Amino acid sequence: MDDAQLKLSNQVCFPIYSASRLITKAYKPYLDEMGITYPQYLVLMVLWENDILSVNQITEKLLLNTNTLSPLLKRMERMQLLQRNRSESDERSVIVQLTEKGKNLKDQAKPIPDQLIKILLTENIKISDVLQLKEMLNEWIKILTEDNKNLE
Amino acid sequence: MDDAQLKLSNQVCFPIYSASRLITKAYKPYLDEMGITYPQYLVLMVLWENDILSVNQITEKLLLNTNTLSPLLKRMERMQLLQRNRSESDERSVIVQLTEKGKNLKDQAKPIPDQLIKILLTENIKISDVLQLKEMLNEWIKILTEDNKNLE
DNA sequence: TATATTTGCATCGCACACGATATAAACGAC
DNA sequence: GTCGTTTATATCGTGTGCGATGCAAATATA
Repeated sequence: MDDAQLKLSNQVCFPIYSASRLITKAYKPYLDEMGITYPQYLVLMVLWENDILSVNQITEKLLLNTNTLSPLLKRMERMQLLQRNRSESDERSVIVQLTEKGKNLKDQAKPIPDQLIKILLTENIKISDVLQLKEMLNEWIKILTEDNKNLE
Repeated sequence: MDDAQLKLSNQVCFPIYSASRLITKAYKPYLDEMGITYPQYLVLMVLWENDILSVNQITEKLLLNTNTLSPLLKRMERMQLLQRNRSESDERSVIVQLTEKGKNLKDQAKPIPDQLIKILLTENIKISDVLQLKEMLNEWIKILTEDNKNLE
């Protein structure tokens, strides 16, 4: 394996790391208007799709652990965006559901994907390229989450 | 713009966010052996390439601000991986250079890119795909960092 | 040359991420 | 049914990221 190939991982992992931070920053002005952060926006999105979810179901959809989500959901409860209640059928589970305030943010958030796409689609980058990139990333996510399961 | 396109940003931004976290996690077992984190590894890499850099030069290479790098570099100084000294020609600048310990980690780090590439290259993902993805991400990084400059 | 502005770095506060650990409820094997 | 194990969530400590702000050195300007 030559030097170029040896450095390939650096050449792609660092751009993913940087792009991730910069894209989160690109969301910020829009999310600031709603008083939320990008991870909180992700939580809202899965709850807009599914009215009621357990904490565990949210961890599976966002690939985040409870030690990240528990405090995050608590903050969102303090902001009155959602409610957390113990499940009656299984006292270990916590059921999360949006408040009216949380539901209403959906309308305000509607233009955001369009704004972001305007930033990310350029003369050099077509929709087909973005779709291909999406496929690759999802393949990697599959590999990397399966790796984790093997370790457990 | 139809619904599919409206959701395109979500379909690509979230995978970038998740892949970034999972890739950092994939580095972890290798970096743990060296007692460093992924951002610290990035700092070491730019210092292995350039023996002496100011804090400002590191911020430009890693696209991180001083409010992130200052504490990070301080931790690395405590770990005796590098030294921080005020520049004599410009007292505002802080010059960063590796200690022997920091330089010696380069050998230990050599196998890491190979290990990562083994994880990321599959039957579905070829080197040419990875290179194309790299180009797209760098294009976005260019756009998103230029956006920032315009705002300032 | 005195003053205003810019530059380079640092500190503070807050919000993630995540490994390690704790705890209570549910489940399983006997 | 009792006890060990698993499951769902939470807490703690550490390390980023980053907006806001502070400060001193360097530079620009009147």
